[in-house]
Amino acid sequence: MSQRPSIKDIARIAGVSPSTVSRALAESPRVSLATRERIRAIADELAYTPSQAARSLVMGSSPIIGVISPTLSDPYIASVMKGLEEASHNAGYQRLVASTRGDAAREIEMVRMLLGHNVGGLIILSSRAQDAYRALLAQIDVPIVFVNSLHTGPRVYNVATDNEYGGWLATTHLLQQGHRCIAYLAGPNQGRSQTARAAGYRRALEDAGQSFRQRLIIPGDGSIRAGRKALHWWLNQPQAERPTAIFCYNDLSALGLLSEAYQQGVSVPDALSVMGFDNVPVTEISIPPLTTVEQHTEKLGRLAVASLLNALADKPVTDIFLRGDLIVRASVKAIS
Amino acid sequence: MSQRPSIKDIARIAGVSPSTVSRALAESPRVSLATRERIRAIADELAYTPSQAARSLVMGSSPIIGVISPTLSDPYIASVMKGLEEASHNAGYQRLVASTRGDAAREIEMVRMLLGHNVGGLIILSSRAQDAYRALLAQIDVPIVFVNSLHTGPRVYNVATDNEYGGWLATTHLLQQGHRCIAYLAGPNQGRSQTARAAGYRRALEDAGQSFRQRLIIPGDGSIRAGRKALHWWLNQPQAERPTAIFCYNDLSALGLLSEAYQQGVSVPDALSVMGFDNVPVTEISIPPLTTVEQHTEKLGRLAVASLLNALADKPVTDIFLRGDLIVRASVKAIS
DNA sequence: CAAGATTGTGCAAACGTTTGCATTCTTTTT
DNA sequence: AAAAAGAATGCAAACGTTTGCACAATCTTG
Repeated sequence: MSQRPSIKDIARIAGVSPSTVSRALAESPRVSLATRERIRAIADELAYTPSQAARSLVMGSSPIIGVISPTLSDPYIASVMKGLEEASHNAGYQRLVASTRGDAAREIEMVRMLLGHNVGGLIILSSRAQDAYRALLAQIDVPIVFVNSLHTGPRVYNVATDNEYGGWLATTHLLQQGHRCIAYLAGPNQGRSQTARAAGYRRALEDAGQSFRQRLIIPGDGSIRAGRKALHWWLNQPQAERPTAIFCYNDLSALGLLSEAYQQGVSVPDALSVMGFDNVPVTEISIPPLTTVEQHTEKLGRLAVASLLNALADKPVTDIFLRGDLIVRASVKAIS
Repeated sequence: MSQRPSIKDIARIAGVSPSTVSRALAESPRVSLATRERIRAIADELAYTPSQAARSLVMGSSPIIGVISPTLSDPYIASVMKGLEEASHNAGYQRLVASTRGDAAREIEMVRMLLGHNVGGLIILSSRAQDAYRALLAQIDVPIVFVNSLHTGPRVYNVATDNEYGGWLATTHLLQQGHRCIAYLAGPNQGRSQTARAAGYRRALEDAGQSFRQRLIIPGDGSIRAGRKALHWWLNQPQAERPTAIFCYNDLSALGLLSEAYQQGVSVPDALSVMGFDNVPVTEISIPPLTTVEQHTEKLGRLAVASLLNALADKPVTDIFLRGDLIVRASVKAIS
């Protein structure tokens, strides 16, 4: 009733040694089929669950993947998590999830803590960590997969959206729709994805023969509030210089922009076109439905797990870059 | 470089026994201040992290809270998770999170698996589990906190939104705004919160002297799609019998309804008033902004952890019921 | 100054597994 | 029929901690 049954209890009942039980439950061919089945029956009977602590202690690692993320409430993160959970569950792995609130120091602390739990590997989402941190990574002997962060090192792998391409794709779409004055609402400062999307935006402009204008970069941090503020930035631009379109770092800030536009009586897409990035689930219900770049977030999560498992199995692992797709909805209007 | 340092390594360097190291790091007054500091210095030097596996093995439990949730992508869940993470991190606990996809069998499987990890306690969100399951609960000797599920048993505690009250509050608001024909868009069938919100809806109607009409219950499951369908249900009602307001089980389906209404040219709130439940972050940016009942989700998460910790510390724990607040925005219109 | 109390430290067992090696028993081979 | 090989199982060590108990050294106390 109270104490969980151990391998010894099963051994006693079956009249064999603990080692035999261990081997039987591991389906080792070294133990006869008959005893194997008998032991399995007893184990089921007792509702035996192996002590992961003991197993982890002797094996030196546990069937747990450590996951580190800057936040848990962002829908983009939630979607990646969903992919992580699906793939890791199928592989018999659990996940220990830690949030850093964007604090690099805490990120290091979390890595330590997770290693203390003998995690088999680490998956780190949108790392904000600095160089000091790279030294630590070199010390770690479990494989690490970075999602949308781009790090290098021994046993360090990457799964990422090709953000530069995505930024280019979004901007190019706006150009093709006839927009000539396109602003970019930036994301969090140190983020790699932010830098890459901005670079894609710039390249698209230059491909089209336009020069990059710093004036058209609106500071932001990917939050709803940043989107709201961006609309006011737009309203404050002299009429003649107002961009006809804004490409937002992510959907969340694009949605904030949309909402504020509605409240301020600015019609989207008639007065202003808005482009997002991510294609999080809620974009489908925004008004107007948001044109955006699909980032295959769930897939990103599944692939991160797959890469980690391959690394654990000593299979070759290569960095993966996923290109997003344009999702055309109704927040961008063609102009002449 | 490769192998993590153990307590023995520290002992060797410090020239003391492993037991002393263990006690020193635990700040035991049984070891002199001098050695304590010396040992701590060496531990820092080596970047020592204790093996949770070993600790968990000998102590019989680990500083991990097992969390079970039907899904990870729902914003309501994400918000509860945020509260969980915050509170548990502050208390030095990690979280092992498992998702069930609403499958009761899998819920049991997950409980087993988490117990295998020696979790100190369990927090179970929106459990869909049945009676067969209650037998299992009685067997478990770690404390369990159910969030929005209502179970009873030894060492079983509840933290929940008072959904009946919330349903009553929402419906009463609609009645006060002059609505006389109010439909209810239901949530997932077996859910307790669904049942309770529906009961509150009914009580409010009866308080106002109206009779409950089964005809006005729209089947649903809390998804965006269910919201969309609900609008078509509404469109298909004979003009004279069309409800003037719909109270939705949750914000997600309310948002779906809003989106479909926009696409079908139905003006909210002019032609139809819509009420949500949860007050998830995105409701603030819906168009029109959604009137809803705030469910204090993050707080729910924090309180769940607090209850669990109290139970672990053998402090008295009582079930907690949180009443939501009405958030009046613009999706409900007064009619005469 | 002897006896007792106090302080600081070490020994060794225990937690529940896995696994290399040894052992026993049965079968095959020569 | 003896020797070798194979099959099934057991023994015991190891993983890295915590902790009750024993021990030694120092300090009080009468």
